[in-house]
Amino acid sequence: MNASATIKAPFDRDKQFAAKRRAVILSAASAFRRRGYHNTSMVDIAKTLGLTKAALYYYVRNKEEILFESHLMAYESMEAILKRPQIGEDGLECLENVFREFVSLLTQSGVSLLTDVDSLSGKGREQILARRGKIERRVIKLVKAGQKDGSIQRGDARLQVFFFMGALNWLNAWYDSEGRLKGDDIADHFVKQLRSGIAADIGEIDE
Amino acid sequence: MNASATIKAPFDRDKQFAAKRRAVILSAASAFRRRGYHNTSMVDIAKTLGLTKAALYYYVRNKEEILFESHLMAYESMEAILKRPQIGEDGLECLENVFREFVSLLTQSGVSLLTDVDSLSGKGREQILARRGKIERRVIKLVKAGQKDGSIQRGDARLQVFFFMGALNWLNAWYDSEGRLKGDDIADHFVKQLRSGIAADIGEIDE
DNA sequence: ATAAAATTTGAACCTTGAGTCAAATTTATT
DNA sequence: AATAAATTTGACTCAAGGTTCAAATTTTAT
Repeated sequence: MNASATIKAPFDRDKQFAAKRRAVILSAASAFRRRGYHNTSMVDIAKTLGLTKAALYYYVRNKEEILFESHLMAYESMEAILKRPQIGEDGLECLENVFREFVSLLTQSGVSLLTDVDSLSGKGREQILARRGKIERRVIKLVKAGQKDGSIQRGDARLQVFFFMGALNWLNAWYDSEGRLKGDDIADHFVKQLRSGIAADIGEIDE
Repeated sequence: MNASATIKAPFDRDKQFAAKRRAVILSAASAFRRRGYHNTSMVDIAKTLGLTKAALYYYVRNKEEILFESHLMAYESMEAILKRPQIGEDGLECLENVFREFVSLLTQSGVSLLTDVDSLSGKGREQILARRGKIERRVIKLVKAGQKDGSIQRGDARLQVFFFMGALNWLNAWYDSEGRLKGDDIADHFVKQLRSGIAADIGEIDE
């Protein structure tokens, strides 16, 4: 083995490990999304990966950590979307773009948005709640910006956000990537319904 | 004791029993809604009622039956709402009325709309899924009627319904009857956002 | 080919919480 | 007051599933 391989080797190892760990979490998250955290056993998770239950503990401290990382993965993706420079004309358009990417994230990327925060405990729960709150606040901020620039109806921004974020969360429950509905079609539709639901009254001839 | 009392007595007993059973289920359902089915133990349920775990089994066959009845209770209420003769001008208005009552149901009546169908098994699960499907189809029918009479935008009615039913389901997760938001205000807002989200483009000057 | 490190496993352990039951207690009836 | 019926309980059993760990297996490096 040459020098560069000697140096790369441990790096690759870590990468392999990280990739496998990530696979465990993604696979588990998907099961959690479909069947729920408590209806998915460690054996279930292991089996779908062609492993045995005990092997999971090589990648993960315990089951709760998987749930924690599942949550985190989704929220980090959402934060990444929110952080991207928004290129919309006005607040409404920015919001639309973000929302479209949220929908795509859930329908295309394999990332699962979970709701079971109560199965987390202690510090982990706090952290996840904090993340969720942060995202919520960012989206609310977007809406408020839209209200200010006149593209979004005035009113309780929090309620407006809860309404369409509900649609997003519910999407997780019924969306089936094998189903007849294509992710992009859902995104198109949802964005349109989001838009007309909160767009300012005047000048919205979109169809 | 007179004759009428002799006759009434067992009836009252049954009523008492039914009332207590109902209290068990409502209380448990509320806990399920907030913390989740699996994060709520029979001891938890018993304690909030000032009972002991064993006493619950006098009213209920097992924990799953409580979950089943919780689901059923919500869906029966919703069906009742859907069955009421709709008095709206057009499809959109009918839908608005129904949706308003759905929101009120969840925020005012103590009825909880649960999502954890996967913790049910066998025949019970089928039954609940069937009920949910029935309700879904009825709401879709309402939307299609609205599309036909021109009050609602044409498009995939199922997607339209999923969107705002998502808002309804999500409501359950965050709504807190002790919070600052009053149920009626939420209903008003949600109905408005539902409406503008799907109303036909022309002639909708509502504000 | 051999040694070392990484990965996986079988077999156990352990905790939690659902469910049971005979006995105790409370409530209603005569 | 005595009896019967309804209701509640404490103490127990039991199963499910998460977790541990020493040993086996596989992979990588020399």
